[in-house]
Amino acid sequence: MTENTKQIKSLFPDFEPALIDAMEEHASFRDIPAESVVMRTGQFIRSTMLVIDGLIKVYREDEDGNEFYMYHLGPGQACALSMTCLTGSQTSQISAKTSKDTTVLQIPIEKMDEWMANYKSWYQFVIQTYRARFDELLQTLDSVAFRHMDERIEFYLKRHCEVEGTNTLNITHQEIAQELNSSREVISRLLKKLAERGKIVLNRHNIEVIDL
Amino acid sequence: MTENTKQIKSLFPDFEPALIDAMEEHASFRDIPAESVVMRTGQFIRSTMLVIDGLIKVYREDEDGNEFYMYHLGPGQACALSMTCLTGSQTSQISAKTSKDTTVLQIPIEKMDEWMANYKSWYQFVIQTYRARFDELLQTLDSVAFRHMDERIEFYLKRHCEVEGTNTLNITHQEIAQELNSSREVISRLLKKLAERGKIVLNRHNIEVIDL
DNA sequence: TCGTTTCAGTGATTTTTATCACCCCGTTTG
DNA sequence: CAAACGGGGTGATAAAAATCACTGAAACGA
Repeated sequence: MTENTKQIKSLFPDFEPALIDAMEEHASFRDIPAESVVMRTGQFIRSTMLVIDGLIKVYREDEDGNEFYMYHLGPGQACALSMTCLTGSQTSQISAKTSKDTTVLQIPIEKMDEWMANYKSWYQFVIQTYRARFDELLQTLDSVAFRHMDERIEFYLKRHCEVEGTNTLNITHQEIAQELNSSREVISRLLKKLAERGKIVLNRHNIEVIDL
Repeated sequence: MTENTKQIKSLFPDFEPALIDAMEEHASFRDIPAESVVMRTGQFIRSTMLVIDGLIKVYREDEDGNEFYMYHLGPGQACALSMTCLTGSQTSQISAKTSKDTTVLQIPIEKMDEWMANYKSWYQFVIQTYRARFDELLQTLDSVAFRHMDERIEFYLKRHCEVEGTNTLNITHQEIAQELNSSREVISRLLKKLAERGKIVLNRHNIEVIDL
């Protein structure tokens, strides 16, 4: 068993052996440095990507270049949108960027249909991925639709801690403002209030989450 | 050929004959009066529904009972979420209500997997449905994330005109406020501004859209 | 080491949105 | 017919968020 096979098996324990064989043959690993844009709105989708290691941030961009954070993809996860392009002629409606150095497994879009039909475990994975992304998007929608900025910041911090597996976030106020489509001053002031209430501790270049 | 078969064929021209036969056998038509709640957050999903005639409004509800409009399902469309419940044990994350008297074709959730595997046209329909709903949700997200209330109202009116196939919307300010999670006064004032700019005409109980 | 840049704090002001209070006007209902 | 009710208009005020202008402190490159 190759090193690659082992890695796939441990991240995707439900994949059947024949599927893993097919992956060995047709999919390719790719290392991507942190902060690389891996997908941009309007770009054609030619392959789907499973995250093996690292972290990918998925966000929406408007015409003026504003960004809006949607969700993260961690190891074992995949982008749902790249799986719904039957023909490969559709363009992406979202943008994505690596948050860390990341390794992905790239699968040519032509294999999608074939594998869906032939490998039950792949079919289940795709359906489950759809649902998971949709649910996450609904969470994001909720926070922006129903909540004020202070609560949205808390939600944002909570999510980031979960996804990065740490309570110390290395992130600037400016970045948060950008991802929530707000302004730095607003974020700074609200973070200060959170700090006053003992929920976080503010340091230069990082935020310690105490209790949210 | 039965009347039902004809109707399915005309709305879903890509469905293969064998699939339509299977539908005749296992799916059932159901008439639902206007303003009925057909799905509620937290409810178990036991069937998926294709809209044959009428209109269904899909929205998100928060803990306090606030609503937030997501999109409409018209004839030939289906809810994506109800298609991703592999086991039938998952609960709905959204709510849905008929906007008009509506006829749906109900498909037992157990048939989903079987048909996905056996009928290519069903598989394609599901994938395409998934993508369409995701895209619409992204549109909704955009407007709330990037736009002010005046633009959001315009977007809301535009969408409603498209989906209802008319330029005269029978809708109260209160309803718009609810669907955009705002308040009646705010909506009234902004609508007035739109009317002053000649984009709409306000009448009691309806809004005529002139140019958006 | 010095200038420059990046990050963050903060006051002042404006814009946007929400909330409150109360109005009028049709329609429905008893 | 009178009262009750729902839809809608509007002023005053408050709260939330955005914008502007400026500050200082750390970090960094030359």
